[in-house]
Amino acid sequence: MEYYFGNPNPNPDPNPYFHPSTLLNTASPSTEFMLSDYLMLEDGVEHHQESWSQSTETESSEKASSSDATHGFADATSTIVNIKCKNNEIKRKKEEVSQRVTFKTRSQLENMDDGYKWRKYGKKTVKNSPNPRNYYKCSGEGCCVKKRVERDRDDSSYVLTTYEGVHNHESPSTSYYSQISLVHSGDWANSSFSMQ
DNA sequence: CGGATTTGACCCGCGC
DNA sequence: GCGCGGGTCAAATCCG
Repeated sequence: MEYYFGNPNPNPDPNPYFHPSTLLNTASPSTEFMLSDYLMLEDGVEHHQESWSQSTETESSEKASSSDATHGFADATSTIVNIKCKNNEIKRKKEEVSQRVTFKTRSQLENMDDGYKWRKYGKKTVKNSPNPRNYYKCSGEGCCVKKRVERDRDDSSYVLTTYEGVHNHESPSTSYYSQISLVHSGDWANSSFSMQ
């Protein structure tokens, strides 16, 4: 299993213990740039700090990205949330999401173990894609982090995982990640992780 | 038997 | 206003 990402920093923190989902385990604003540093777009072009802040500034950028099927990684920072009213009527409201990160992962497994416990709550077929999209919620108490998992429509050997929200708890199996080692090829933009 | 998964129905936003 | 597509709900079903 390999994690591909771009990293524009020529002198990255050589911390070998890392997993994409752990990036979301903090609400610190300073980590936003770090998050974006690890994003990799479908076309292979790295979109780091600039593209991240761009997508958070205006809603028009969200519309542009969501309507452009070839650039799904320039992801939106707003989402629809359900609000239950007194009469049990459920209203939906668009809310800003503080953290949303999409990872492109080469893996045969769609539902890889990222240390958190997820409960599947939906599955949808996606237009123009032969592969279904699965929806998961974190099972942690009071934790409303969600993730979407789908196979790349162009290359089904890749899995697209979108994490949304910030965990309000530690990973149930933090120690598990001590086994993840970083495989550094010398080119950070094309480095990969492997699970051991 | 309880928790997880499946899956059809439903809701809402958006474009036409 | 209508249809489409994405996201969520919840009852039914599965499984350990």
